[in-house]
Amino acid sequence: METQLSNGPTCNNTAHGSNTINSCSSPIDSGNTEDSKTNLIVNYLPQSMTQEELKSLFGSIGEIESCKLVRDKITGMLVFELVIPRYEKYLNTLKNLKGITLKLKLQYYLLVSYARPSSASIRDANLYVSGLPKTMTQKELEQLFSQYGRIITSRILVDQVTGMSRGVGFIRFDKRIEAEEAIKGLNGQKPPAATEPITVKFANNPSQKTNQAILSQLYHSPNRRYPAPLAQQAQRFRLDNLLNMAYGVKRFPPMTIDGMTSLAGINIPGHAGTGWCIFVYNLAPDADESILWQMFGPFGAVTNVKVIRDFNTNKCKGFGFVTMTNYDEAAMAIASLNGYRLGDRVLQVSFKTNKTHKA
DNA sequence: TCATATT
Repeated sequence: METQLSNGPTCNNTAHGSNTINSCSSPIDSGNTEDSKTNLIVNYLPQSMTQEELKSLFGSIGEIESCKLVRDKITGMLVFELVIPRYEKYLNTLKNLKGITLKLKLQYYLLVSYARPSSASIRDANLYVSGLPKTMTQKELEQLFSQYGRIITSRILVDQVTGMSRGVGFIRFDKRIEAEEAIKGLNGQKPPAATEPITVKFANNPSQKTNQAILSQLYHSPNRRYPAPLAQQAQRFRLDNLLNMAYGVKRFPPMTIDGMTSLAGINIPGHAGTGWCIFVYNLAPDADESILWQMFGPFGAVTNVKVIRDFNTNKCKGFGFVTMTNYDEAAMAIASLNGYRLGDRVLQVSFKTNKTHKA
């Protein structure tokens, strides 16, 4: 009876992995009706991803009935996105989604789960737990709380430097009422073998940020597309690092050249402030975003792709752009894909420059 | 003493 899907190669409860975003719950059975299995929720999408891009990604699985991207009303932060492939069956969908995750090849994994039917009963079911024994694993935390209901996600926060548990964590239950029962049953109680009682309370709601925090984010925003992208980026980098540690993916510095240059306003060819912009020339008229994801994804973190189309015909004008997070991965993609034969066309791939490219 | 999973 679980909605949770595994979003990583292993169910990781080791010391360095205790900060995984996931619970270790059974990955497949949603416990919902067959109908609800066409309804997916996708978490940890890149903040830069657009609805069209997501649609393009998942469109290769099956026909998408609807695709909705939800942002925090106040901060503009991408919260999650919903995709509904109409014809796909349960296992087949899962199999293909794994493939999609690999193709996308982000620094972190997308979390793709069956969406629970939306209702008031699943809201505000998130608990904050403190005073946990430092030795307690995520699995043990779940075992402690699972007697009160179905756990959607769990997490133990760890020290960024040592990787050791900070003794605090989160438990998200399926239902609000389950969370309430867990508070009643566990707040102030000592877990088995623990010397100190734990505190269990409802977690702060992210939409209830202080005005000061929001103003601070707005102030630091260099970008007009959504408020607070700089703060978001910093946040994302931290998340990336957490997840990279958790999954053993290559780790990159908290402040990359990407962040440095955008802060300093330095202009480097191909570098647009949110990543390394790559120019792809000689695409076919019917080229779409998914081909760019598929070509560049294997080289590393791709945060954005765009095919430039003619306004009237909606056909590709022969070129597009790809944004990649890390310079070395972008350089490798360019070195590998420049001159690549796509169908009957030979592609030209380079860092984007300011000059106009002509055929 | 707080990260993100609800439309």
